[in-house]
Amino acid sequence: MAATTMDQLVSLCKRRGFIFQNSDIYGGLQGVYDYGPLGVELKNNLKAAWWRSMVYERDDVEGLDAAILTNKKVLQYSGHEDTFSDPMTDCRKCKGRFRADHIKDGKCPNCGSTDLTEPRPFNLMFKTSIGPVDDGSSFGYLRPETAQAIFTQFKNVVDSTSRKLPFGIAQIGKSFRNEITPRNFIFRVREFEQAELEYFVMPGEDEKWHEIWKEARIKWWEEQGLKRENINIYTTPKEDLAHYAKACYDIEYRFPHGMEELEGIANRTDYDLGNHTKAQEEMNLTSHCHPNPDSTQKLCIMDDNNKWVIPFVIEPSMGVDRGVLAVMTEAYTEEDLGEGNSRIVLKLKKHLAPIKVAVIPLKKNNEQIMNKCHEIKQSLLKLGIGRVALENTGNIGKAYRRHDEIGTPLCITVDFDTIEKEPESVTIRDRDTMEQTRVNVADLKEYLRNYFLD
RNA sequence: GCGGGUGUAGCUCAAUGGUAGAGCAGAAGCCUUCCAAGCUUAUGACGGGGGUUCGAUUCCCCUCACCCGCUCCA
Repeated sequence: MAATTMDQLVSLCKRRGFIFQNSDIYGGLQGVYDYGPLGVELKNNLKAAWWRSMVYERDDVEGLDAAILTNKKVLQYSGHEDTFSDPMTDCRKCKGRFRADHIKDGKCPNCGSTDLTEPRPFNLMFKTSIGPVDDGSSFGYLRPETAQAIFTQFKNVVDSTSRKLPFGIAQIGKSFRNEITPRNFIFRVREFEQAELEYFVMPGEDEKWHEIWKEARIKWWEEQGLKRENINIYTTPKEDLAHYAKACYDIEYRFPHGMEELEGIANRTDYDLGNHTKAQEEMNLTSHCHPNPDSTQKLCIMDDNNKWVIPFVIEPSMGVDRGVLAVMTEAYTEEDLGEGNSRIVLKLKKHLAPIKVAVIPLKKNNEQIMNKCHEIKQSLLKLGIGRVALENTGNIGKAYRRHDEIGTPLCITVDFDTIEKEPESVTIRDRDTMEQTRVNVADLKEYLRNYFLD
């Protein structure tokens, strides 16, 4: 049984050090969270899995790590300044909220009431002054999506890597949005991390690639442990599409608070490169782009017939924090062991587990056993499988439960046989089955190599 | 931002207009102890600010944060 309530997850996250409220000691900061000792491992593991799948395992994708601070012209020509800052009006009667330009004749579009608030500006982008003098003369934005830098650096990447279509540029990084209502733990937050691929294709091949990426991404999420039955593909209706998109699939997941978006896979057409390129009139743009007198580069690529084209873009874009929430939701399990005995197990895929192996002394006040634990831990670290922890609580049963709860796949226990009998051996206990096998210390590295790096 | 709800130790909860009690977790120690709820010891809280009051954790106001609905999106 997966986690049923967000409260269970929030409690576990705080108790065990996965996720904390930011600025906690001063009352917090709305919609901002920090990742604790185990959370940072889990999140890094999820990002590494994405990077491996998107960059290392492909021959047609390059990586990028762009800055968060962004020249305002980028967000001006991308269309974000227009669409991310709408004056909004509230209806006092029916409590609805509407864009001010959707109000006709001073009447509420929903109930017809004229009891409306004055329009108030809603800027979803974070502005910040750049340079030490804060007089408003020089400001930039914190990027609202990682995608824009991929478009603005498109030509630099093409020129430095000799790519031809189709190919992609991948990026993982922080983005910022002044969400009206941050809610549902780390699901909707103001500072969040995205993992985005912009995959550039020949115009006309975009719809085919849109389907291919949809299937590839579903498969990847299943590899992260999500059950297919908890995943839903939502096709965004035309009228709800973002300003840049021609079509969009949402990969939705059954979160504790409902079936909601985990990743968007959009067909962004030639909208972005079209808006950011110079010499737009030469480009045969299909999108309705705004005139751009400021850009200094043609954002196009040579096709097989030696003609310059602006590619279409397919964009699989996942929320990393949402991914963490999804894999934790899926992994959270309460097992009844009988006789009023139960345990919480985080059945994470082993490549995601924050701690890979816990080395546990059967008795912590025995010096020989403790020395052996240290020795084994140091030796296992050299495998490069991730974090290996020395567990130092006295009671062996409690140590197992604790590592069940944080998802440690294997526990190695050093007991009296280890130090008294030849050949030297330890027990390895499996998180999910709770079964133990005895393994010679000499074979330990090979055993774990096979288990984690197969 | 609007409407509704919540806020007591790290977690889960209790009591009270006279400044708070427990279980678990955590720390130190004990026990040849392989699947939590053995033993000993020390430690730990009324989200923040203001008001009413002789006195407020308790009543009132403001604020902050979280949860539910509207809304928004990765």
